[in-house]
Parts: sequence; structure tokens; C-alpha cells
Amino acid sequence: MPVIRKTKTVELLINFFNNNDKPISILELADQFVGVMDKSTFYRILERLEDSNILHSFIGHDGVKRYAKYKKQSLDNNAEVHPHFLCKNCGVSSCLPITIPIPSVPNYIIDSAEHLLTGQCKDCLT
Amino acid sequence: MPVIRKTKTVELLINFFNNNDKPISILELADQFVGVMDKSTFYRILERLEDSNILHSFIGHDGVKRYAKYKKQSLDNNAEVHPHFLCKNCGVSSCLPITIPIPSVPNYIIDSAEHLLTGQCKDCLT
DNA sequence: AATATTATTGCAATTAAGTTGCAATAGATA
DNA sequence: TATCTATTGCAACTTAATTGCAATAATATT
Repeated sequence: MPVIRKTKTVELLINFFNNNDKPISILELADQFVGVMDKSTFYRILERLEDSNILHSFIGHDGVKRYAKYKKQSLDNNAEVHPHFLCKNCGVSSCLPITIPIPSVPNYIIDSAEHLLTGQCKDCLT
Repeated sequence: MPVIRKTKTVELLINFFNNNDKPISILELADQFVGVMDKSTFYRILERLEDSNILHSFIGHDGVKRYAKYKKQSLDNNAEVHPHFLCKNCGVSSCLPITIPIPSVPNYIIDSAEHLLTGQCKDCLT
């Protein structure tokens, strides 16, 4: 619903997420664009992009929000989602290439599910 | 491994969690014990209780950590966990009475899983 | 194309959640 | 009881995120 204007900064960020599929935190992102835009602008743009289903986000065990490109999960319905992963060793996170069905629970209306796994990522498996 | 001394404040908190099964944030908790102990003491005690498997915690979509009593999941192994729920309407959270298997992912070592669902809780279903 | 409208931005200040250093205190242990 | 060391209170600090407001820049209107 929200109107998104194609500003320079918005284009920069959309571009970035098109070329990087790993979830990234806003402060990490700001490191890659030093002097380009204000911190609050990151927060506001990413929020809008998420509202528009261009990005999705999750909050890690470290309490930090990370964003990545939004990908439609299944063709039919949205009753399943992919889990996110946060490596305890290197701190890198990723969208895992599997899907998990959203469980149904008696007496509850469930409308979103976030699955966060931790452990060691493939790069840290020596 | 950590030694936990039975101080007055520790007993108060253990007692509280034995009588309240809903996950609660530290600041909510502090509201219930005004003047009893310092904010940092809450953080430190709850961390110790979690390390000792007396409590468990998760971080909600609001970025806030919530604690509840730890309950062993299954008798055999710990390959499944219960999801947590956060009501978008009233903000109350709960440990859901179902279990979700921890998925295995090729090339990753998974050692913890946190499943967070949002929607409407039973009390908010008119 | 010029003008009007309003979304977006930068900046600085503020909030919220959690953490830390250190001296004082109080459980546990001998 | 004396000793050891985990725990606490306090104040200061950090990190992530939010907000108000005036200035700016996309977009829509004429």
C-alpha cells in the first residue's frame, strides 16, 4: 500500500539486495555505504521495502534485525516458510533452502512464522 | 556448570516462574518487583537460570527477550522443541503445547531451533 | 514545462534493552 | 568462626532503533 518513490538511496539498496542474498543487519549495511545516507534513512527505507514485500526480515538470537530479499515461498499458498540460520561461529546468517510448514494450533490464529536455527554454517565446518 | 547460590532474589524469581508459565520480559518482570532488586540483577539472575536449564528464553519479533520455565521436551532426545507465540493484539506470549522437529539441513550443523509464531491468541478470539 | 503536492531525507536528540566495572555484601565451605 | 568467592547495587555505558522537524526531491497536476 505505501507508495515507494524511486530515490537514489532506494535504488542503491534494492540493487544491493538483488546482488546479495545473505541477510544483513542495518549496521553492517551502513558500513558498506559510509557517508552515503543517514542511519535513520536505512531504517526507514528497509521498513518500507519490507512493507512492500521486496525484503523480509527476522530478528536473530542476538536481538539484531537482519534483512534479505523477499522470495515467494510456494506457488499455491503461503502456508510454509523457509527457516533462517545464524552461525554461532562466524556470525553469518542465511536463508535456508528448505521449507517448513506453518503449524496450526487449536484456539490460535497463526499468521506468521519465523524459524531461527543456530549452529555451524558450511564455511565453518572444517 | 555455573554455581547458583540460593539468594533471596534468586528464590523469589524461581518461585515466580514456578507459578507463572507465560514467558515474560525482564522489564515486565521488574514491574512486578519494584524496589526489590536492581535491573542488572534481573539480567544476571535470569542468565544464570537459563544456563542452568531452569529457564529458557527467546527473542520476540519486537526484539525483546522473554523467559519462561524450562521444560524438557521429549524423553528420548532433544530433537524437537515447542514453538513460542506472540499475540499481535494483546502482546501476550506463550509456550505452545505442540512440538516441532528440528530440521536437518545438508552441510549445516544445527544445534538450536527457535520457532516463533504470531497471530491472535485464544483470549483475543472474540 | 512549470507548479503544486507530499514522500523522503538529514540531522540531532531520544528511547529501550541490555551490559559492564567495581566496591560492598552475603552464601557457601573449611 | 573465619575464609573464600559468587552475588548484588549502583552508576555509567553501549547498541539498536525511533522520532520531530525543517529542508529536499519525486511525483502528480495544470
